[in-house]
Amino acid sequence: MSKKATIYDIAKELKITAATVSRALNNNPKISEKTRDLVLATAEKLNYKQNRLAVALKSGKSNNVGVVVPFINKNFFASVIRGIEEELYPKGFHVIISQTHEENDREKKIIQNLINAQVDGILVSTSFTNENKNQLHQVLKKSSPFIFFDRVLHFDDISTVTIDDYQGGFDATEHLINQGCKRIAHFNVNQNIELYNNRFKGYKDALSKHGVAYNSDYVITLKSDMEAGKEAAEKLMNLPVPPDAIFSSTDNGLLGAVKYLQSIAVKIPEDFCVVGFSNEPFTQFLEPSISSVDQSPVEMGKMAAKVFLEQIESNQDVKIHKDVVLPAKLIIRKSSSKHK
Amino acid sequence: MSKKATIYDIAKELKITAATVSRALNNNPKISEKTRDLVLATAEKLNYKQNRLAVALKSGKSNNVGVVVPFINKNFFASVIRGIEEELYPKGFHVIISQTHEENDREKKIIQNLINAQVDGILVSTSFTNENKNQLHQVLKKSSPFIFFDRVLHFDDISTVTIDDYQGGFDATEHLINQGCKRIAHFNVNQNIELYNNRFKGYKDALSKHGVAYNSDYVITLKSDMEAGKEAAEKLMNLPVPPDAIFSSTDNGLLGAVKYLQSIAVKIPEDFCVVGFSNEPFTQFLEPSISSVDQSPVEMGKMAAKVFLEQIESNQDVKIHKDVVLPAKLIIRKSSSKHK
DNA sequence: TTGTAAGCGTTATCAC
DNA sequence: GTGATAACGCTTACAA
Repeated sequence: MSKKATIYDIAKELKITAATVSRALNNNPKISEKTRDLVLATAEKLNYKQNRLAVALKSGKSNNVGVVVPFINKNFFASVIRGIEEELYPKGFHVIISQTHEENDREKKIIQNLINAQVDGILVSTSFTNENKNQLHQVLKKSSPFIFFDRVLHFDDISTVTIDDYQGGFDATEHLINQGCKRIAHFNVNQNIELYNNRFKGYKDALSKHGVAYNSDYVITLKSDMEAGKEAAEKLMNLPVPPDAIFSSTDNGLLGAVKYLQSIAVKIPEDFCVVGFSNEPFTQFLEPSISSVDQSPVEMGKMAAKVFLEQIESNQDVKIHKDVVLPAKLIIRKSSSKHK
Repeated sequence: MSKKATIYDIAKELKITAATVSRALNNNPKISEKTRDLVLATAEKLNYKQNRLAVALKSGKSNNVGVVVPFINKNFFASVIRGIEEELYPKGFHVIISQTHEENDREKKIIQNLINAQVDGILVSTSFTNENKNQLHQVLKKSSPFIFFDRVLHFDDISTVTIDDYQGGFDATEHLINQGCKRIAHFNVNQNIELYNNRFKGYKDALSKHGVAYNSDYVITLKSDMEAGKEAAEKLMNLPVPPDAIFSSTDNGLLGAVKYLQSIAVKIPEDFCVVGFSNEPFTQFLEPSISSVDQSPVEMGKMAAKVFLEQIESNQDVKIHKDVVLPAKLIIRKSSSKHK
């Protein structure tokens, strides 16, 4: 009772061999009904539990997958992880999570650690940018299946799962134009991160499609937090010709802007429309509620998990490379509803 | 290059034995400088990575800990996990997360799975209640260190980490009384869950301390969501003598109530004060911002991790049982600030 | 200081 | 249908 029971304990009890016990436990067809039942009964009696570590070592499959994100307590990442876990748990996988704190050294170390732990795959939303992506690639050579989601980098042999950031940016901007906004500003985060750049491109293309002039004074690069959003909004409103709308690549930055606009009595949406990105929970509770582009994080997690599963279920030799792009859904709320 | 290198590969390369390689890699003092350097160099050259699975099997320690929560994409749980991960990662532990969906069968199965995976410990915010706690205890007998946090059950041999829910309920209620509220309602969630019951007790004791009559019409048990909160508020406001404040055990329930009150033009905080619980991110962004009791989720996670570490670092024989109670911090915002 | 050999708990490949 | 044995990759007495 003190030590955990092994198949040897069962074998000894029944005066048979461990191999037979193993077969019985694994529903191997080459075994008699009688011994199977006997084994199962004794296993129960001894409170036997399979040691998955031993199985893992023997088989080379740990049934663990690593998930690497900047911080897990951000709604988006937490939701992606929820999706991953829900897809993988029924297949017998456990999800190991780690946080990079957006530090590249840490991210490399974490990935190396996961590889050492023999995880069967690694899903990452990376903090690396195109400028330093090669650093990361070193760690990845010949490792277990690797998949990027959301914040991705492109390598020939690595699949990615993203949402259509370009379309999201386009739709949001076009929607603002349709509301009659003439001078639409944009909050960007980092030019070197593909996803933000795609949103930015969508913004520019929507402007150009509708013949709205692009004004670089209206594009501000800022951190994704309230304080930065306030400052950025203040700067915009002090321009000779201030904008009449903002499409922000983040909800948090936009939140600061909204608070600032309200503080100087700018009426939203009557005088000024805004659309954010991420559909953070708070956007729907604010007054006015904030339009935002939804990223379907749970679905993204599930999709990333599915791509991983496909990869390991396929023949080893066939290298599956896949870039899945999920739709971005513009959620229109009061903050950008001038009419009606 | 195709297969992963093992210590045997290094040994063969250097014409020494695997044991020596192992010693060199582990900084065993009984080894010559020369061979150590040689081993390290060849390890590097062959791109050797330690197989932690093998170490785990040998040592009986997997360096994994399981964390079990209802859903990971709730801000509270995500933040607790963040704390756990940050405390444990530097010590070489990986965090495996799983979600119970608040289903008891699933929770049992998950815990059993984690035990099979030989995790070194399990940290759980349980969905079991006192009524069915024995079901769970069966699974726990003689398993690895086990720790409850937030939603806990009490067993002689299991440590717990919670916040002072009683004090939180007390402080929130007393604060409302001090604001001049005379008829304070309460939103409860489930009588059988200790933590909600403690908040409720705090509420009652604060009333009684200040000589405010307890009125059972003002206490409503409801699910923790907006819709339920709206209905509950409507019910309250239709009483012959409606309340003039609510202390809610959840922010989400309270949110619905606030929206309802605003819809019938009740002024908060002038005519009606509210205080919630959990300090969800949205509470500070609403207009008016919502007072709430903060649960320090990240600290709770760190503390749970620390209790776990203590437990495994102590001698096996000494069973440490500890019930850590962290302070609950009332955050006062506009929703309950009548004066000034 | 280094080598030998056993063992962690399984499963798979042979035999019989 | 069952038993013996080797192997997964590593650590650790015990010898030398």
